[in-house]
Amino acid sequence: MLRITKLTDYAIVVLAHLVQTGSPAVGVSTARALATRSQLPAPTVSKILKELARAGLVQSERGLSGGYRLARPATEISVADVVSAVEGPIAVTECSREGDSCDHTGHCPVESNWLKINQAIYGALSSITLEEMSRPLAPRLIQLTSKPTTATSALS
Amino acid sequence: MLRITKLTDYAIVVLAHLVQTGSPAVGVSTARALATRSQLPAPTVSKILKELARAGLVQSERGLSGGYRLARPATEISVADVVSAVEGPIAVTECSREGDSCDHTGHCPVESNWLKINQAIYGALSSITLEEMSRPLAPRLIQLTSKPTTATSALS
DNA sequence: CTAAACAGAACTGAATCAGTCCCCATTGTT
DNA sequence: AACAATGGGGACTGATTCAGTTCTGTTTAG
Repeated sequence: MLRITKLTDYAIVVLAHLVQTGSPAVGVSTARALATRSQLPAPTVSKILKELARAGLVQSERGLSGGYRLARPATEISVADVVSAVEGPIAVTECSREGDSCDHTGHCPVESNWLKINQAIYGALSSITLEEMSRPLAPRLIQLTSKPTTATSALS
Repeated sequence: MLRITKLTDYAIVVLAHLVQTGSPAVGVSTARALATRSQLPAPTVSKILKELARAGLVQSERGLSGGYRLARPATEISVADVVSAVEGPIAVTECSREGDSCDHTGHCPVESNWLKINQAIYGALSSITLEEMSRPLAPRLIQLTSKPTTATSALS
């Protein structure tokens, strides 16, 4: 289905809640509080926050009265960042990775083209910030269309 | 990893070979021939072609001297079409589907925003045709990265 | 009638996902 | 100094999905 994992989904939700609570970088929110607010199981939220912290998207305070805060303003965190943090580098196929080599290297007709797709998707995910995701309603509801016919004309 | 399945990957490869063999809509290629050319296991290629046929991307001739041909010109088949055919509708999250409803409908802060992401990705995949994928080398190596194709305009 | 091809479904081992649990380190409070 | 609440880092497990094979039809040229 070309889908992201639930964990990534949750990560976005949790981060969105984090945006709404502690605005810039002052107070921290505990994992438990975020779990309650987002109505997700506490251990899972905890796990996600750990991964986000390791990836540098959130900062953590340990000890009593500890918690998490965003490491950067919400406008500077993209969905691509979150996906990468939770799922690893964005690579639509095996071939899309840097040091790859499948058995077909050399005679595979699509070899170099997956990169294009990968970049297109990465670009799409990079263009959407956490701040946008946190807005309760999309400003105007997109008319992205289904227009596969954009590029590619002079050929047959 | 936000990745497509191997089957989809194979589907693109097989279709690319199909583009290169029978040009417009004349001769058919057998599943076995395509498997040989693409160096993929024959039963798997067969399975993929069946699914592509069911989705209407290729046409099949049955009986002896049967085979497959593209149902449309390669310029009119997008990568999004192939992904949809093999993996089902493109839905990055459960929430991205039409008649959805997760437990959080109503108080989920990102509820309406996944749609935006989904459309951005769909747009990216729709903008790349099978014809492009079949070209041995990408003409100019893309600077697609900062240009997410379609969606996402009015933002921060 | 037969051989070669597609059609459709069922089946299975392997991999990944989702979620939990446990034990350790840190730190404010008592 | 002891305690309790918090994050940190794994390990573990059931469920799901993937990838690939196999089997049994159906069609059709020779």
